[in-house]
Amino acid sequence: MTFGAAKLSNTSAQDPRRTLTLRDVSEASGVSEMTVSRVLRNRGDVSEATRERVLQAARTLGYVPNKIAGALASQRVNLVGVVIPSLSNMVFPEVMTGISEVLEDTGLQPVVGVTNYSPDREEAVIYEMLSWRPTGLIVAGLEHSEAAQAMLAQAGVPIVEIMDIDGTPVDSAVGISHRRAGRQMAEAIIAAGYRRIAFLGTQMPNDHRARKRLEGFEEALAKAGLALADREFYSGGSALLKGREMTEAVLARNPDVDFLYYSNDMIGAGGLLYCLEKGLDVPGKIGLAGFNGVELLDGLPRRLATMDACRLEIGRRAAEIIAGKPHLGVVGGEVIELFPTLQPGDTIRH
Amino acid sequence: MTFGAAKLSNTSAQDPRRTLTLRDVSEASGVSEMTVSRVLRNRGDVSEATRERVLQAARTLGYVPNKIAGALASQRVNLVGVVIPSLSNMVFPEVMTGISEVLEDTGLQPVVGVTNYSPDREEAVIYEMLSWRPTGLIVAGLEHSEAAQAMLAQAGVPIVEIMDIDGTPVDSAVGISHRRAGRQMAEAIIAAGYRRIAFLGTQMPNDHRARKRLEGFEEALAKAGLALADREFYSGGSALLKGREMTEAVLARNPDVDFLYYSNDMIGAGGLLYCLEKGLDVPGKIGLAGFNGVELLDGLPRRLATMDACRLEIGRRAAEIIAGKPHLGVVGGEVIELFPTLQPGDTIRH
DNA sequence: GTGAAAGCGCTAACAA
DNA sequence: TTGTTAGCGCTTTCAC
Repeated sequence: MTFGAAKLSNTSAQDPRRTLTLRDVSEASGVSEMTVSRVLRNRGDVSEATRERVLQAARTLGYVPNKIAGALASQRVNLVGVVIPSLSNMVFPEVMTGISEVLEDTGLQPVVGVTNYSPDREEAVIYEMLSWRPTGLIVAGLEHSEAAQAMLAQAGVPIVEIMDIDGTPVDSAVGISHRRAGRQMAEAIIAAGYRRIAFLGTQMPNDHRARKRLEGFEEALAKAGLALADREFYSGGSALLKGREMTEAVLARNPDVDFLYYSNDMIGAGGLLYCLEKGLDVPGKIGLAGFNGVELLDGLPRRLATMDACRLEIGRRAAEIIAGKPHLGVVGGEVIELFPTLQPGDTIRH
Repeated sequence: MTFGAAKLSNTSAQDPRRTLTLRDVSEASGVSEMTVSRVLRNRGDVSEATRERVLQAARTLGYVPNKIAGALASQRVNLVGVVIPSLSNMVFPEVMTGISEVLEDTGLQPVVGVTNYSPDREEAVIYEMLSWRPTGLIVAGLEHSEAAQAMLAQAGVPIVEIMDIDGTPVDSAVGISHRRAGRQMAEAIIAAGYRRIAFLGTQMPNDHRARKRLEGFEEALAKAGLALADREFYSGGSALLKGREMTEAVLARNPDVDFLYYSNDMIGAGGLLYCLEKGLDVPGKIGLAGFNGVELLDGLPRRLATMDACRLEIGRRAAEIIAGKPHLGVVGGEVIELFPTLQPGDTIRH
């Protein structure tokens, strides 16, 4: 079978159901495939006349270019993989917003993969994404399975690990120090005069950022000669409701606790609602603080103390790193540390 | 240049930075590319001995297959596009969970695209997705630009429009009738004896589902000889806070209103918190209801009346349709209507 | 059980 | 400005 014959077997007469190819547009417009390709990509000089003819034909046929073939031929893929643990809490959607904002004008498209805080899922998602040879990869966190670590290191494209900078990135990193964030909150709490402090958080061994915040928090307590008065963990279910339940449990067990430090704003909000309902004196008798600075807090009866995790900015900076590295590949990664601001709100006395 | 020479120019000695190919694994293991490919895909019979050698070589090199080339050659792509308007509210993440659950065991991977309720963005995202020739496409809503509609109809892969069934799908659809949902809520409110009813919602001309709920709601009011006593819209910002503000505005303008119907649970929750703070008699003097059945409501001081939008189930069924259609292509679409349950909670009197 | 050849639909590079 | 040629890295098909 000759080349020509093979190509001929590809005409639209053969199978009306198959998707259109460049060749169909070429035949319909009477212009070579190459020129059609040029028109459709706005590349190179094409006369206005041919340009019009081609666009007309493409539009009439309803042609949608095959990016698979294009990517293989050009060795370029306009995709940026984003690997995150969850969409359910409010934090990652905002990171995505930052990423999308920056990528919007670059022709790059974010592609999201969710790991549910499972290292195995993460490994699988990273493998899957790299197999599409994206322009870059944004991955939440610095902790990965050994195999995942190896794949990232070998990938040959910019990798940006986000959210956290307490550790060693494979390539670039953009985030905050959660250990420091925990420390700062503890210092603020201690400075406000609270002494019998409890921690309430998620039971997620793979949420390394929450873990680091707690470590930093306890570190600062220890430095002041204090230790956690109590700790309570949960997993699954409505965070707001869990916040209530945990708070109730801690206060029942330990009525003289004077501060509740929550690993995130959602359970903190639940705790706050509970305390207000019980008529507790907040922040006089008992103080509360969360983490993330989620928008939701604006609508609560009282402003929960929190720390802004710089989510939007993290997304933006990460995307900028990917978008800004044409094909350098070799350049060493950069580490960008952002600094969250402590928002004392109305639940820490001053 | 001969074919052989061309291939030789591709050896790893050439450029240590380029990503690995099948050929590298072939050379490292001393087995033909074809057999390597078979091993890596678990296809066809391969002797245990060669199998081991190949896997060993692949692992050592850190080879990640190039799916672009694979997809082009096999005309198969294990991707399912999911086009949704937003990640910020709680509704779409749950749909994604349903989709992921079902696709997990099928080898198919969801790829998310976000439109921010913009028809133009939607058109662009659909175009982009189709250009990767996915196995199927899941799109939120039945309303699309003419061009988008045409692309979907031409796509040649199963298309599932989700969330809504009040309209004509391009192919398949899974969702609820928002018009009916609005009607049902109105009927329940009227039956409970409320008469001076206000609507509070988002100002989003492209949120067709919210619009349809309101239409159904007003339709049922009209049938009972009633009309909306007031209406208030917002856009942007913290939904919880907006819910408060809108509620305050409505009550200031119209103190004798006895029911507040919100277009979503988040603003409804804000309104509920406001009413409780003001010491209003809920549900005696004033009733409230939202829409969606979000988990967050579980943690509120009182249960807001709502309607479950069947989000998880919608995601599951949509994914099943895609996963269940091998390559039929031609078969007509199916329409699956789900029926939300009204949860009266504690904010409608009975 | 294994390998060789052909080509998926596009684009880079060069020729005209 | 336009066209021709040679692949991109894999899988299909068929031969051994």
